[in-house]
Amino acid sequence: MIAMTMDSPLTESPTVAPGRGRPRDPEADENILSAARTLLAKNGFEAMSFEAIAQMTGVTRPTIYRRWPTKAHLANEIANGNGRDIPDVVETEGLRAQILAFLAQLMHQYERPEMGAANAGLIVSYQRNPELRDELHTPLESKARADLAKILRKARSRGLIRPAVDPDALFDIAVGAVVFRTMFSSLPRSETVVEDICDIVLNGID
Amino acid sequence: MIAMTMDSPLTESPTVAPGRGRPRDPEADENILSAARTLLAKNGFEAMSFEAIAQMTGVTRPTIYRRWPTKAHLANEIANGNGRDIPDVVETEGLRAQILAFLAQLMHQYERPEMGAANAGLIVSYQRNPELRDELHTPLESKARADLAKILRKARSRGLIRPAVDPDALFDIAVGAVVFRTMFSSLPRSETVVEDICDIVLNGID
Amino acid sequence: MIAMTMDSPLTESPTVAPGRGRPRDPEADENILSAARTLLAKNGFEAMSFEAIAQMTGVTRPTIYRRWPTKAHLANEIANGNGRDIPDVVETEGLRAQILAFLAQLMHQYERPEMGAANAGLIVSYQRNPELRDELHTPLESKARADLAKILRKARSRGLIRPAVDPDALFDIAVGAVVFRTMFSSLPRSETVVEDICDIVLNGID
Amino acid sequence: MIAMTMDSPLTESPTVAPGRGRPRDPEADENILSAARTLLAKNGFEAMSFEAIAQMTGVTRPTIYRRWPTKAHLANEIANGNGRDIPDVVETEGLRAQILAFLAQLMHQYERPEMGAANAGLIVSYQRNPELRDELHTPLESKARADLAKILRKARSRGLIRPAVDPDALFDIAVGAVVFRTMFSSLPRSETVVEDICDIVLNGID
DNA sequence: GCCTAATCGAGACGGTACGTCGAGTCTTGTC
DNA sequence: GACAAGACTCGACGTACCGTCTCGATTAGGC
Repeated sequence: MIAMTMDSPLTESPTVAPGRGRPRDPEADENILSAARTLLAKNGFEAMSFEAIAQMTGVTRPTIYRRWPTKAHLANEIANGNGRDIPDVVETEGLRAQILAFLAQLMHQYERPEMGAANAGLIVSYQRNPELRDELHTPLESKARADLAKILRKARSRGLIRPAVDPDALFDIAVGAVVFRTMFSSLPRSETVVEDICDIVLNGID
Repeated sequence: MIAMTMDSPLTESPTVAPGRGRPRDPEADENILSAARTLLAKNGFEAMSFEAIAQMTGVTRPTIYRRWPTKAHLANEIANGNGRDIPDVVETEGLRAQILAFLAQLMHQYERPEMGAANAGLIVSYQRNPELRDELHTPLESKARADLAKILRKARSRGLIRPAVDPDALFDIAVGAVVFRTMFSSLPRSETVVEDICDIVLNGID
Repeated sequence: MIAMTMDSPLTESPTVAPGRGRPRDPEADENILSAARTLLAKNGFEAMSFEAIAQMTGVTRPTIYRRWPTKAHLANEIANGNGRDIPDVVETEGLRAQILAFLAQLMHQYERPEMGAANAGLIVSYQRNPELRDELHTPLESKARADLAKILRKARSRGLIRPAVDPDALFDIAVGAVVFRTMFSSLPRSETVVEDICDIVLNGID
Repeated sequence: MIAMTMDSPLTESPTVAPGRGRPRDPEADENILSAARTLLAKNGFEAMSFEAIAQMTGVTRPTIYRRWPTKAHLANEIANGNGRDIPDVVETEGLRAQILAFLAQLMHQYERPEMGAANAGLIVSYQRNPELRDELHTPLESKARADLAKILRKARSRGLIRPAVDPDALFDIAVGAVVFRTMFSSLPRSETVVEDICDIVLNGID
């Protein structure tokens, strides 16, 4: 989640040593992911059962388990598997434009209903199985926080932001606002959310 | 969730017409809630099965269903059933103190592990069953947003805050930051989170 | 079941000492029996749940239990509670006419679908709860067998039947044939069943 | 039920297409049937719950449902699943010997307590679910009645029995007597029941 | 005209079982 | 090896009855 710059090579989702036996059907991967996305978007994490995916795709359950050992792994693939197509925030000109771009990119990601569904399910899964958090979530979050901290250091050195600003707090605010609005809130996404949030983040309320 | 002032009398959770019929065992209510809280806190929403609660309390499953027709209803009771013990933000002196109090109160609520577990489960449940959101969540959120808007109007009229500040955006930021940090993030709650967030909210980063 | 002459006074189904408290609603008795008969006839013993009866009659379950402590008792009431309206076989003239009347009367009773339903349920109940058999069934069967034995003794003394005929075997044959045909068999009741059976009973197949 | 000659190959109870998929555990079949028989014999149809069978065998309920979709199907397997070990009545010499053998074979089957329990439960199930009767019972009964009719035709052509004898009535009498005596009656099976019944069937009472 | 007692409705309670679904895993035979 | 097929255990789901209970409100005697 919350991937920012995303220039890491990203392991091909269900990595396999290309060894001896019959090779995996590459179509299956995409079919499974597609079905999972559909189910997530339609009725959320609980509806994305391996059983349902299997029936939708004509694939059997073991075929799915061979690729993703857990619903959480599959959900994680959908939530954080791609990345890439995101504009590199760092290159954007101007502080406000950077923040806006960052928020917009986040909002763009989290607006997809399967994103919220996958992430809500992931949180539940992490509670049940804390080591999953360490495996799937923590590295991504750490990297994203570090990326933001780096950007902020640079901005601070240029005098663009107040030195007191805590990078983690900013991260919580920015990501939290978007995540909360898209996943939790009943309020529809207004046209100006991103700008409104950006305004407060930049100028405060005072 | 996100209850702010909380001066309504709050219906006794599983409301029943009194008089007719054998009265419900009031101990059962508390035992069930207590077991549910324990399970939520320990292993999250999935672990809070009616089955497990029944075994822990010695109560049978139908007895639980009689009170809460759904895991979501029970989780909602735990997340939002109480309220009350929360200081009325409006009375606090000074803008910064008000914001701080608001955030601290939120943080206090969401720090309880059963709170995050319940809310994550609720989000998943809402995805599966959208009408649950309307029943359980939307009214509370509307009220909380309205409460905040009222406070902001007053503050604005006193010139304490910039007129441009969007109440909903502020709500997303404040609640989102806390919710994100407690439910989603792997980062532990630092001593100064609340202050750090408050600082940005008040002064912006610029 | 299998009641033959039926001149015993038959206890009023749910006998109560007419003592102090509020008297039982006499309408309830009939409503319950009527509902039970309907359910039995329609979907058999399993469908005759106290719950369903209660809903049909507007009576509560405890009200039924006050009168019949068990489904078996209620079913027994329906199967064997009335009696009476049956012509006394003994008075009929001629051996063949007597046998015919006996079989016809049995057939008449067992043709009612609630009869078969009640009796099938009773058998199952007796298996679960053998003492119920002693309480509800055995006395009636003993009396019926004794009645038949008496008739046979008389007939034998008049030289109407062969001395070797075993009364119990005759009972098994006559009652069994009717019970089997009505309760167990898929074959519809033909016009001449009773005559056909009677013919074999009288003359044998040889 | 009431199977007579039984020379059909008898499908392996829970027929499955062989080959594909993990094969069923053949031990499970036998364990389930054995447990079911025990429960039936001990406390009748109601005691033969899938739950109890599951606990006795260590198998889970779905495993039983996979084989027998209904208590009725399982009971039917126990009542009518085997067959075979029954002497072919047709080959027996002499009319009386044939009838005796037929009755004795029936009595032998129905004496097993699980037989009565299964059949009583089946009757109740058929009432609840009439199409079950068509599926499980009617074919067997039709065949048995046809078999008997054939035997009678042959015997009649040899002048062994009176032409007037109705095959269905004889079937009702013979099977009914045995079924009634074993399932319904409180009278214990006497040494001579079969002979006594046979005597009446052959010679009548007159 | 109270007292006592049984009934009534309502509805909860501990049980037991139902039939189903999903999670992961395992076992075949085929590709 | 992967794959389709389909079994397996385990755990939970939500529902239905069972027979019993606790209430408050009737509705009768008996004193």
